Amino acid sequence: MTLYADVVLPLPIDRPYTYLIPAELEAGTAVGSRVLVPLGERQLTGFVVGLRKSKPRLSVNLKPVAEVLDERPFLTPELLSFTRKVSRSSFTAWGEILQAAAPPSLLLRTRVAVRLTIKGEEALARGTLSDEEKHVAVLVSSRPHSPLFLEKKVRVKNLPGLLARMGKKDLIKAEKKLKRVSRRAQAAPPARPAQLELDFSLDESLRGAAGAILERMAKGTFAPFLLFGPAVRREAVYFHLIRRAVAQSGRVLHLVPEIALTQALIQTYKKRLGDGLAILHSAMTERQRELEWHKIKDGGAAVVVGTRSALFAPLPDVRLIIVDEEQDETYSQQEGLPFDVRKAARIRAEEERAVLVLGSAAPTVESFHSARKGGFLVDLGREPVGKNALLLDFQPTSGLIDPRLTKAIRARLEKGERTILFYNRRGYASGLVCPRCGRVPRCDRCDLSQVYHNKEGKLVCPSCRRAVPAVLTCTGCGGRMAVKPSAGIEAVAEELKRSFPGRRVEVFAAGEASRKEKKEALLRDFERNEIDILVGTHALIRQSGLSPVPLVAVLQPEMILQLADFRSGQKAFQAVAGALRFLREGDDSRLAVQTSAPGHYSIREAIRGDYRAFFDQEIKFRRLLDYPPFSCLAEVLLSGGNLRRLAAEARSLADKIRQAGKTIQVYGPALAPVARMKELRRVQVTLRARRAETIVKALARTLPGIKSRKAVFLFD
DNA sequence: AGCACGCCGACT
DNA sequence: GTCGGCGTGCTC
Repeated sequence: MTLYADVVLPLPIDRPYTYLIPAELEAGTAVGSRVLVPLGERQLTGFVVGLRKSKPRLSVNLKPVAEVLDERPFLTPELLSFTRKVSRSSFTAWGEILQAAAPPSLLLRTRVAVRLTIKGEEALARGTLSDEEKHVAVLVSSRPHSPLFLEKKVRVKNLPGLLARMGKKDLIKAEKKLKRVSRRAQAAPPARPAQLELDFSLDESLRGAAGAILERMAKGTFAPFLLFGPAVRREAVYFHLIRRAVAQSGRVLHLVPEIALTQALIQTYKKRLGDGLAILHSAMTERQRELEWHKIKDGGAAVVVGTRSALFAPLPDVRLIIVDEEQDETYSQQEGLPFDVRKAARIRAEEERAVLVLGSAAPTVESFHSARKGGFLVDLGREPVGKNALLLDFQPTSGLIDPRLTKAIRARLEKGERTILFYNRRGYASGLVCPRCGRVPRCDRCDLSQVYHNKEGKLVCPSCRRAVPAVLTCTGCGGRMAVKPSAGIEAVAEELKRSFPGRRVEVFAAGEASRKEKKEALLRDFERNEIDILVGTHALIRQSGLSPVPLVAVLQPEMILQLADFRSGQKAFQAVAGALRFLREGDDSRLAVQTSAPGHYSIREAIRGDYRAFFDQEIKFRRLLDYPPFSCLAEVLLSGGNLRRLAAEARSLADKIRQAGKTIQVYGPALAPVARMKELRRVQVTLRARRAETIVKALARTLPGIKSRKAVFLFD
């Protein structure tokens, strides 16, 4: 009897395709295996999600599986079920989620290489080709190239069309080659995590906090926790929990927002766990990722530390999942796959019957609320910080820096001490403006007003970060462009240089000019005491490895409150609270906050270091305006090249949901806050309902009809 | 996602 | 008339 396999492919097609399994492959095919299958003209790697004995009712002829790539299933039933649920909840095709779960080198697919034919060579020599054809012919004359490579080199509107035409004329030939990866080494010695004698001591109060979590871990059922407290205490608890988990030969998944911020923790883990530690993050090479992946799958890792995608690590016997710094934005949104790591981690923990621990000193309002309500908040207490704060009520008019702050910096400099300042606006000024016609230069790809960088004479797009030379003559009326008075970080730095001549002031900002080496040089110089004052944007907050200084200043954090985002209060709080990490311990240390909104609770409580007080205010505001966690908000983001089509689709989506009834409020469609990103137009529809489930159901019904790229961000 | 097909305006 | 742009639909 013939056997059939339901195969999910790593494409935005959210249903399995059925292939017949040749008799000789039958024994080796299992649910969870990778298979090489034909799809149209190409071959690619899919995942077997089901086996069946009967043919599905289909008019098409089924194609056979070309090859089974695994001897034992690549994905466990738990991982299959987990990824399917993540796919459902994030409205992303299952295959795309599965793709994220596998090292790229283990997903084979045919690659096309374009080669010049004899006829093409002759035509090139005779010069009978059109300019475009010639360009392609020249490029592939030395050796074959992929269409992707040609796309970058040849500036034609429709390259695939051009290639097809050239193919028809026999000028070029497209060859398909299967990119092979060396077959995996046979039966690696069943690695065992070393018998670990972890010695993590814990003081009495933390022991109590850890006790509740340990109790649930012992039960072997799912339980969530929110570990609320400073990083040092959280880590002490993590170590303690890990020791227990490992002692019971369980394994631990520890997610962090960014691997660079975690070096100290990784070193500690390495010391204690040695080979039993595996690391996964996107900056690793394919080969490194593959090696770590195999080690994890073979049971050689007791603990996996990694970023977002590490959540899909094929770790067996997961007993504990930690999501540290749970408030971090990299968890909720990202260019790649739009899924919420906290929610996905919960799903995996449920699936594996593991304990989930979210950790933060300043959690999201939603997490704190639900933890308190659900009785799974574990409070580790807080470090007293407020007493050393300096609040400067300041309106930037002529200058950008309050004289009192200048004085404080001077006092430190005289003692040979350094200062770190945060100011979250890049560039020299917010931009250029023509005083005559009011024209503001905009990025021609993203349509956002560009930030002016005085030093380099460049205009930079705040979204795509593309820099173009600044034209100081108005393109509209020919008038002379003026610098808009509202200032960016470069202006702050210049004012500091004027105030402290002879001192070294440096700017640390993300993007354009600051390449990796430059950043590292900057941080190194700072460590060597060669920089007196370091001014950074939000990008610096995410940087690690700076030794704390006695004076840290945050300038105008209230700018964040202007954001059209219901979380702006929380973001402002985090901007101030995050700066504390750079403050040296000690009585003479100061956190200075210069703000024109000193009375706003986000800023006031952040200065006092009182998250609970902030939360009490913020939750009132959320309740009053019916924002999450009191309602569920969803942002549906559609993107594509054609704004008209996008708008039409967004409108039809909005209409369909409106028609479904009044339980969901529909706002929009409207242009997304970043309306253009790298040639992609972005339109969004915002939904609000009492319960998340209502929105999820409505979207599950309506979203499959939308052809554009879509991403859903759910807040509840 | 790729890729083929089929429809329209505009140039050899 | 063909070329070349673009929207539509399909892939087991």
